Amino acid sequence: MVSTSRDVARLAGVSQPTVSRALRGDPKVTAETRERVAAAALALSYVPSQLGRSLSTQATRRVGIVADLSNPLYPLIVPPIHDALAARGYRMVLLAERDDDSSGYSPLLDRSVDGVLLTTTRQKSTLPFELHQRSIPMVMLNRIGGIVDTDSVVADNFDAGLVAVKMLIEAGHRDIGMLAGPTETSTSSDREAGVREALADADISLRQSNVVRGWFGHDSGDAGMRKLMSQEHPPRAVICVSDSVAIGALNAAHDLGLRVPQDVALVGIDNVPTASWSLCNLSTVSIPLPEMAKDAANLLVDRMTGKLPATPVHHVHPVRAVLRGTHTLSNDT
Amino acid sequence: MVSTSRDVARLAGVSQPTVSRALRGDPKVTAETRERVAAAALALSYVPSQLGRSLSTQATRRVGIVADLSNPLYPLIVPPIHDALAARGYRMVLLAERDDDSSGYSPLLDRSVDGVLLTTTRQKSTLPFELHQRSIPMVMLNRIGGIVDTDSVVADNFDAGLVAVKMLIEAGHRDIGMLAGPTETSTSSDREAGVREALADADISLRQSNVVRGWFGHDSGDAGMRKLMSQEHPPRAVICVSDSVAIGALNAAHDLGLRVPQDVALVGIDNVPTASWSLCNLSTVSIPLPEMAKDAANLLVDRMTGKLPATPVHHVHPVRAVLRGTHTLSNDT
DNA sequence: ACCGGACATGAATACGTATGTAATACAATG
DNA sequence: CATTGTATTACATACGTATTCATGTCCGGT
Repeated sequence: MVSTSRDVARLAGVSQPTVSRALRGDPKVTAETRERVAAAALALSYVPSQLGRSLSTQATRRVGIVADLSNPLYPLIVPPIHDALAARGYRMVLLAERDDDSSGYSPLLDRSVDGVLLTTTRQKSTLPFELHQRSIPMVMLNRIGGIVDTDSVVADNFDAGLVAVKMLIEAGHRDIGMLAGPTETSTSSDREAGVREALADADISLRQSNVVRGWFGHDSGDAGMRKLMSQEHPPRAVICVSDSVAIGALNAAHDLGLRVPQDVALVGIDNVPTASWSLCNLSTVSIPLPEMAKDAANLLVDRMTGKLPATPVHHVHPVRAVLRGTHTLSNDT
Repeated sequence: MVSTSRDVARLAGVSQPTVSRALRGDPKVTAETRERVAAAALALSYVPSQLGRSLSTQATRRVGIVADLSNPLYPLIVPPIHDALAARGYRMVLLAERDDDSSGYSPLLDRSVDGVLLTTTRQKSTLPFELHQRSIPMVMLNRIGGIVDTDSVVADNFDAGLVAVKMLIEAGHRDIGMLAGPTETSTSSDREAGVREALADADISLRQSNVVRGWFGHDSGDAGMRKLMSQEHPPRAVICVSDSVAIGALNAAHDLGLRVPQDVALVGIDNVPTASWSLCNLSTVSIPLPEMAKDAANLLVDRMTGKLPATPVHHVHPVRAVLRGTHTLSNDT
């Protein structure tokens, strides 16, 4: 039913190794032989087994991606990774985020991938250590964490916090609240640190009651906004840890009959496509995720092919303000 | 650096096959031996090579997913597939949609997956035939197409078209336009056929100028809506081939200063999460994509494990109207 | 005490490909 | 014509695991 290189060899009247060499374009094979082999392969619709090939070469040309499938940013990250890897001859194996039960990560450790791209590392994760122990190349994208120091590609999340605050202050806001994210991720805690520093620099105090902590998603923003706005003196401006949270907050505001930005201003971080919809028109801080994803994929391939120095490489991508309609009354920006 | 079953065998003082048996829980191994092997494996932090295992068993326990990464529905489909497969001991390999250059699909044909889940099949695609030729199990999800008859899981897209029209007619609309999708996909053409039949049944004519054809995405809805509305007598209601198109249209309407549904009504198809946002509040027809995805994944595993009859199985999932705020003035539904 | 059987383990081999080495054929050179 | 070198192909083997078969051991029954 399925044909092997041996079948092709028999049909072409050559040996199995010759088939291997001929199909891989080895110059040591006569053009005439190569043609005969190619014809036989075509006749049997032969496709080399990746399994046999991988076992023999000790390389799979496959990369594992650890991603949180429920993360709204994930559709932004995956396509660039896929394309960048494909362009360099690698394939992508997607793994869902799981708790730190290391047995769940066995697909990454059983030699079925040549390298790993981590997109949702928590600070306390042990996975990076296990990969390091087996000297499996890895790159951390977006978030960093774990014990070992490895290649990473992140945005300047601290600066993102600074920029978000600056946008609001320049629009005249001083009564500011925050829909914060989980402290166990570097993205969230770095952004929050930036926000707090910028507020402190401007002598603006951030009341504890004006900080609601949640996750990165839409629901979290919706619920957090309702909680913030139910206070006696709700803040007049809210910085959100992500665009998804901001858009959730935007919907909550709409439900509550609050006008944005007249009644309450909103600023997100990420600049996802949805933020640019005229229905949202969300002022935000751009995180260049597709570029970062591409960068990380190429970095990983470079690392796997030994094109990098032994010491880890760290790329920090710059962020920038995206001024739209939710942070200020004046449209003169 | 990396340890093999032979290394474990040497350390435990047994043979390599015994290691294989012991770690796989073969009852023919003494408890005492099993423990000695387990201890040795732990000491060497041994993880069995999936490569060697697959080559020996002639099974990878991996499934390939062919998906269009730019399709907005894709984030709805992938997580349920992943989880359903994981629950039955399979992993997921994601492949980007490519043109029908069959060489691009070699990852599906080179024995590196046990089965394939097709989510973006075009009518003319040759991939199903090639898979069939190699007797690689496959299931078509959402869309169907290709020459061969195989297992499939789809929604009742024709009925979705009927339901969408019925919603508008019951709200009193008779001046109806359509943002249609590509004719080369079964989802789009079935929905369109349903719409046309329902309109004909109600003696409503669909003017050619009131049909704008595009793709499934947001941009397509935005552009199509602008084109529709720029006519001298634009339709008072628009049926969109997908929610993404409808939401693009919604944004265009917002930009054009048109009120929805007072100036123009909109109905989508899919019921994506975004449609339920209060900013959108989109009336639509629910396509149970997550359930379909789970169904398809389980169907594929059943097929791979020989639990299905030889004849192809076809599942058609029902659709239902989701009445929200964009199809009618009255909120009494 | 001998034999048969149950059981645990080792030896051999298969899976499909790639590669290093040996062998063959042929051409060129003295 | 013999010899050396080169080009081409065949042979043997490695990769890591699972499985079939053969071997050996221990036990109980007669």
